[in-house]
Amino acid sequence: MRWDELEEEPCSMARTIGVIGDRWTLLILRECFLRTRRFEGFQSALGITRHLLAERLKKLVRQGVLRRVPYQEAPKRHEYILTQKGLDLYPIMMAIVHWGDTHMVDERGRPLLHQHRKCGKNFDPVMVCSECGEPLSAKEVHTHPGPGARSTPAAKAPEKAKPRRKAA
Amino acid sequence: MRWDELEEEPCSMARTIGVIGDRWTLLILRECFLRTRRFEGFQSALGITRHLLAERLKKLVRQGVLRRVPYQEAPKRHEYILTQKGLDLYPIMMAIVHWGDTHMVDERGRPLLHQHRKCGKNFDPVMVCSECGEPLSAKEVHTHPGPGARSTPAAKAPEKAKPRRKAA
DNA sequence: CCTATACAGTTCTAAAATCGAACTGTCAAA
DNA sequence: TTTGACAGTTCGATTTTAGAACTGTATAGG
Repeated sequence: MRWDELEEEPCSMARTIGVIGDRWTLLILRECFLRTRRFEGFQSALGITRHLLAERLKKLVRQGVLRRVPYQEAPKRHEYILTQKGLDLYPIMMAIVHWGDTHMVDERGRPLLHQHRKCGKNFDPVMVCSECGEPLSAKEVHTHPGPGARSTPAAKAPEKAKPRRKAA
Repeated sequence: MRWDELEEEPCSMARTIGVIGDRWTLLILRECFLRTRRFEGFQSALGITRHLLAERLKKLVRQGVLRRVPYQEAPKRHEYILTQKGLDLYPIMMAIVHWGDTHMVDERGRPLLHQHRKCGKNFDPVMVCSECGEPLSAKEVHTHPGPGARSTPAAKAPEKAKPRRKAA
């Protein structure tokens, strides 16, 4: 399976993973949310190779997650700014951070605290049901096929037979 | 930067990425939440190579995200079950799915709908502030260093000078 | 007894991605 | 004229991943 195949799977998760599902992309996005905007900023904050950074930024721009905005002429230079589509990744970032805060901290505690401007308090992100407002957990959720699902269940992976021996 | 270095960074996001931040791991976890438990199940659902699948499962077990539970003696066989730590990844999964539902669907609509058992309705996951219950967005959140932050700001990446020329 | 199948891996080689370091090009400041 | 900042590009070496076959245990069938 290649990266670009992921984006065509009938699964919102696979498609999203096709866009942001790798280590460097996620770290680049972290920097974006921490207000990094420029090539050198990303590079020195992350220690990513310049080659990969250029590639990942290009991809994020192509996907509409970042916008490449000129900030100076001569020499032409650009900043990378989160689009609305990019800003909408915020819940994913927060969910990732929160899991780390819960399960991956050492004895010293959290590296970063989050304060909600509206209420002024340090908070944790909580995921709730849009309909009733109750917090969600895996066991309380039932999934079923939507309109974009594959029509036949047998179509799951029929393109190719894959015999492990000599195919008789 | 190697994988295992990520887990020691003073950043909950980096640490989490060290555990789940790759394509196959995320897809394996998707299958876990869809109730897949066995090696062959993962392999045929995902088309991942058996080699990588074995490796990723081992890593997830080592990290405490999955538990390897025997389900038959002779020959010994095991199932891979989400631990509580693994179940706690649910908000991340839902956030990823929801972003895909919002930004990556084609004209046919969502591949999968989610129904909340408690209220019976199809829902979207919404991320709210644990303190005031309001929905969160990036601009309303202020971050500041917590107890586990690096003490000196200059410690960001001082271990090694990295001259791009001959270091004069 | 012999063969086929299910399952859960392991092993191997070729192909692809990443790393690390240097190089390019433009412009400003010293 | 030289140096440095910035935003990349290029290239050889290393690491990961893909793809396919192989191993080992056990059951079922003939």
